[in-house]
Amino acid sequence: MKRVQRSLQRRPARGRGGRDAWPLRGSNLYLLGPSTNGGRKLLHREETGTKSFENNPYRTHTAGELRAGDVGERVRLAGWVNRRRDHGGLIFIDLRDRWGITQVAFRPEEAELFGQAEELRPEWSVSIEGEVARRPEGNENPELPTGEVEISATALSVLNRSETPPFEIDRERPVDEILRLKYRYLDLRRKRMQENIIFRDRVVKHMRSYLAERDFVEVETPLLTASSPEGARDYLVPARLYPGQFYALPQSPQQFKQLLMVAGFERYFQIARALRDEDQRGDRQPEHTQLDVEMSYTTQEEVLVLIEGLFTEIVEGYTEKKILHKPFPRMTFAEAMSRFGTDKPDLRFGLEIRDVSEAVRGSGFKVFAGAIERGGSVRGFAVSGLGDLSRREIDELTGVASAGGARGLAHLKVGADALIGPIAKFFSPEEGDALKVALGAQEGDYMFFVADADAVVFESLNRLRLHLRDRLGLADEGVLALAWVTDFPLFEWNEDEGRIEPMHHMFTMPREEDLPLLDSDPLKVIGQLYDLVANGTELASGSIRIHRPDIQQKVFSTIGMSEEEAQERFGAMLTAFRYGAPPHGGIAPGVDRLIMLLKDEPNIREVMAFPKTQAARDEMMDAPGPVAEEQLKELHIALRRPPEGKPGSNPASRPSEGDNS
RNA sequence: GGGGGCGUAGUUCAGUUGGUUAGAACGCCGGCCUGUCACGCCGGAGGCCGCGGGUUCGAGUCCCGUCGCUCCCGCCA
Repeated sequence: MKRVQRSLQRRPARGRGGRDAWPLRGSNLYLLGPSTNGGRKLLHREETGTKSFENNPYRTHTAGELRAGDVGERVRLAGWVNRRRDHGGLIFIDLRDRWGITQVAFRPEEAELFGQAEELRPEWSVSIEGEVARRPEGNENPELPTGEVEISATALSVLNRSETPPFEIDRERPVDEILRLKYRYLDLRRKRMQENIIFRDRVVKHMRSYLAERDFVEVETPLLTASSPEGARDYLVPARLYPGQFYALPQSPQQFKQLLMVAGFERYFQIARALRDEDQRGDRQPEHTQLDVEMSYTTQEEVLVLIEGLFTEIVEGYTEKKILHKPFPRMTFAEAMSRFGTDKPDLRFGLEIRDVSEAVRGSGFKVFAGAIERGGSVRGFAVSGLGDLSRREIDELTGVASAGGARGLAHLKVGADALIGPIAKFFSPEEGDALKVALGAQEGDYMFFVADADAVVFESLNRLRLHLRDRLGLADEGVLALAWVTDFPLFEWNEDEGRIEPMHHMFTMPREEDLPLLDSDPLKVIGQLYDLVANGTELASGSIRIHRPDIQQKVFSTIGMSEEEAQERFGAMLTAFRYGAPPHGGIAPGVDRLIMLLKDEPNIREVMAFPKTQAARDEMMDAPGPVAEEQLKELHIALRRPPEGKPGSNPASRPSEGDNS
């Protein structure tokens, strides 16, 4: 459903008295402000908006709205010179603003104006007055929504010249990342970024209105809060008034949103920033945004239905993408693992994993039999369309699988009357048939197997599956396979530290029927946990929370946390739960990842206005950087070692300063 | 912390087996051009070949180190 956006405050022209371009009738620069804007509505990008800027000295219309029906009107447009085409006796300017591009024509009859136009260069900020004219027959530009008309210029005001930009704004070509980030305000002028950021705004607005219609309350929670030792590394902020102590920036508003349930708001949401001091990835930044949602007296079913409705509206209302299955399929964690080897499966294609342990248990192939004996399994899938793989290609696929921990990748090709491959000799005709049946393999298919501990088998086959997806082009980009994965184990075994820890977080409610297992076999306990996945990406994660102190206590003791420690770390929440905390639960969809997925962007930077580099630097603001000794002193901080580098220690960003190592 | 790729004009890139004057396109500057819309044509400027060291008669090219960007693993919802 496409919805008309609520009125958005038009940014007022700043009061720069003497610099206004035109002494126009009705123009009153000084009165312009939020209170005087006429409730202009900004519509969905494909729509053109209303046609008046009352009392605006710079423009009467946007550069995206003029049509043949406006011919004859005297208008004024403001924006940037996108391109200039100078024919000597006739000059065309493409004027660009946020809403579009309109061609302006300058004719030599007005010599002074024409001379001005000859000076114009890309990215100059201008205001142009003229008459809307129909373009001569045959000169319409069907590429532009405004292509039937042009502005026959009568006046030009250069508001600000521009230096030659470090890269071309109006050209879709790759530019060095550091240059883009250093001049982010120019990068953001480009069409792709404008579209992404505005699209993001639309989606977030829709989230807000969707939840508002359902009586959710938007509440802000603190950025300065307490460090949470679990999970990711915190960003810390020294506390001036408490020498040696620190605030932490929130990894998520988790505890606050639960406390808001105790507080009785019943339905809460927030477009919340989450900060984590961990290494970057293509889909990870130090700060990201999530739609944080929490409800009281709710159930898993209610949360799923709520979010499914929201995502369906977003995808169908704002994109051309098709949702593969409605309602979204649901599968348990166990099912997702056994069918796809991952808890975030890409459901757009097959290559489903099958367990063939039984079929090969007695075979003479020691690698298979041995893995089963050691408590592991043999699993695999069949692939069509690979033709005949060279040795090198097999090695490549083996490399993919071994990245998941597998020590090898067994393969068999299904021939006309026998299996082909180095390990074919180990299997009797009956065993071979059983394998083909188990994997549903046809003649000409390859069958791939990994034999190892289950975790290794799953991880390796998952990687292989995704690799083949990309290699064979199995997944349709125009399709979103949204699905729910539920029933995650409450705990997982941490191999490194040799202890049990929560899969999600320690406030997750076990399934009622599993409560007895908390004592006997905690790793078997299933939590009321759920993830929303799409095309192999996790889009949201949530749970029903524990609201009873006795269960909470049991969970703490299961993970080996003493009562004292729990009290120390979660005292406020545990105390709060003693005051009639309602059953509650929620979810937190990641906004950046959603936008990436909907816009087919390969990197999270493309959907954020001001992202950081992979090394977590802000190239534009030159952060982080050292601070004055005075500031450190106030914060009671003495550095263990002198700061490395200076602001701009990155030579690429400060070429004039050269190397300062 | 580890691994891969990359770093040459403002930008995107090419650059042979190590060879003498480092190229192209776009952009920029100047000139011409009245229907272009990636306008066209003519001319021009523009290079610490990321930085440091080494091998060599000679290094953009080979070697070592270093810095930066990026992708991946670890880490991280």
